[in-house]
Amino acid sequence: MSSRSTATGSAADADRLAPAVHSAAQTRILTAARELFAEHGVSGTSLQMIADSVGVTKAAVYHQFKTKEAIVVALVDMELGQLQLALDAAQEGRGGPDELVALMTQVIDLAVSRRRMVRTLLYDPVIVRLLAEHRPYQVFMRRLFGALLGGATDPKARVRAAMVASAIGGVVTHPLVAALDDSTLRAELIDLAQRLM
Amino acid sequence: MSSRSTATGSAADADRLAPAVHSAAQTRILTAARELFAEHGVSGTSLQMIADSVGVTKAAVYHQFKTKEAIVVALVDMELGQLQLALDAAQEGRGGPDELVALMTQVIDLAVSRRRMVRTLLYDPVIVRLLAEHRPYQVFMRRLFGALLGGATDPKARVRAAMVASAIGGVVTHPLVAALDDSTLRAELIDLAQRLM
DNA sequence: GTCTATAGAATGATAGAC
DNA sequence: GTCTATCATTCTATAGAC
Repeated sequence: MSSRSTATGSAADADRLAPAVHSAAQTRILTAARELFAEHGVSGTSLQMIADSVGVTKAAVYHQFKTKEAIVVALVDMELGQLQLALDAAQEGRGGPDELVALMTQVIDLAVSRRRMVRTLLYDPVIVRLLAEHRPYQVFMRRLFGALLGGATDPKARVRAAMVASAIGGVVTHPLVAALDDSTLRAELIDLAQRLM
Repeated sequence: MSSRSTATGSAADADRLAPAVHSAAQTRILTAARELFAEHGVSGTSLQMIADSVGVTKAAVYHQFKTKEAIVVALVDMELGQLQLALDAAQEGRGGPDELVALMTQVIDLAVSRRRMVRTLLYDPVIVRLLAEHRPYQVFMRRLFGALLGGATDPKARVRAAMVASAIGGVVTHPLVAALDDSTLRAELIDLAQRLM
C-alpha cells in the first residue's frame, strides 16, 4: 500500500519528492537548461541563453516558469527523483550488506548515465544552497546519507561514506575518464567501489 | 641547478607556474575574492560584492586588477602554485612507490587545509574552462595526472587515479565531514587513500 | 590607492497583443 | 504558447579628480 516509514530508512509519503509532470514546452526548456547549467553553471546561465537555445524569447520561457529558480527546482526534482527511485530499489530487499551493494550499483548506474549533470548537481553553489535550505531535499539527503553510513556516525564511517559518495560523483566528472564509454566506466567503478567498502 | 626536465616528471622552467608578488591592496582583494568565490562561485560573485567585502569601491578594485578574470587567474595561480610545490616535494626523492605515497600525503595536507576553496578550484565551470584553455595550467595538470597514473594509461588505471583524486577533493568538501577538525580528517584520509592504492 | 560619476550592455522579470 | 516592448536593476569597465 503506502510506503514504509520505519526508524532505519524511508521517508513518509509527505516528505517524498513528488514526480512532476511537464508540458512539451516545459520539457524543451528543461532539456536546454540542463545542458547549459552543466556547462556554465547556474549563475553562469542566463534566461536569454536558455531562450536562445530553445529558439524562443525570454517571455516565452517566463510563461512556463515564473522564475529562474523554478527552473532549477524542477531540474533538481527530476534528478533527485531518479536517485530516489534508485534508493527505493536498493532498499527493497531490506537489510544486510546486500542493501549497500545494491545501492552502490544503482547510484553508479545513475551517475555514469548522467555524467554531464553530476558536477552541477553536487557542486554548483546555487544548487548546494537549494539542497541545504529546502525541507524535502534535506529529508531525502539525510535518508541517502543514512543508507550510506549504515547506522554509524563516527569519524571513520563519515569519512568512508563521504569518500565513496564523492569518489563516484567525482570520477564520472573527471577529465581523466572523459574518453571512456559508459559501460567500461561503469564496470571499473563497480569494481573499485566494492573494494572501498 | 635548474629544474630537471626528464621524460617522467617535472616541466621545463618556462612552463612552471611563476609565483606572483602582490601588493597589500591586491592581497586584500584576493583574500576577499577567495572567500566569495568559495561560497557563491565565480559567476555568482560580482565585483561589487568583492569591493563591498574589502570596503572600497569597484573602481579601486579595477585599479588593482584590470578585469574580473585577472582576479580569477591570480587566485588559481596561487592555489596551483602551492600544489606545484607539493608535487615538487613528492618527486624530490625520485622513483618507486614512495613517490606516490609522498604525493598523496602532500595533496591531502593541502586539500584539508584549503577545504573551502577546493570545490571551487575543482568544479567551478569558469575555473574548469580556465584550466583547460591556458597552456601553463594544461602542462601542470598533465604533470600532476602523470604522477597520479604512474605511467599507465589503461581504463583501470585512469579510473583508479580519477577516484583517488576526486575522493580526496570530494571528501574535504563533503557535508558529512564538515564538522571534523583538520587533523582528524587528515588522518582518516591518509588511512583510506593508502587502502585505495 | 581610493574616490565620484558614468557609459553601455546584460540581467531577471512583467504587461499586453496575437 | 509565443511575441514585441519595456522596466528597474545590476553588471563589467572606464575617465578623471584627489
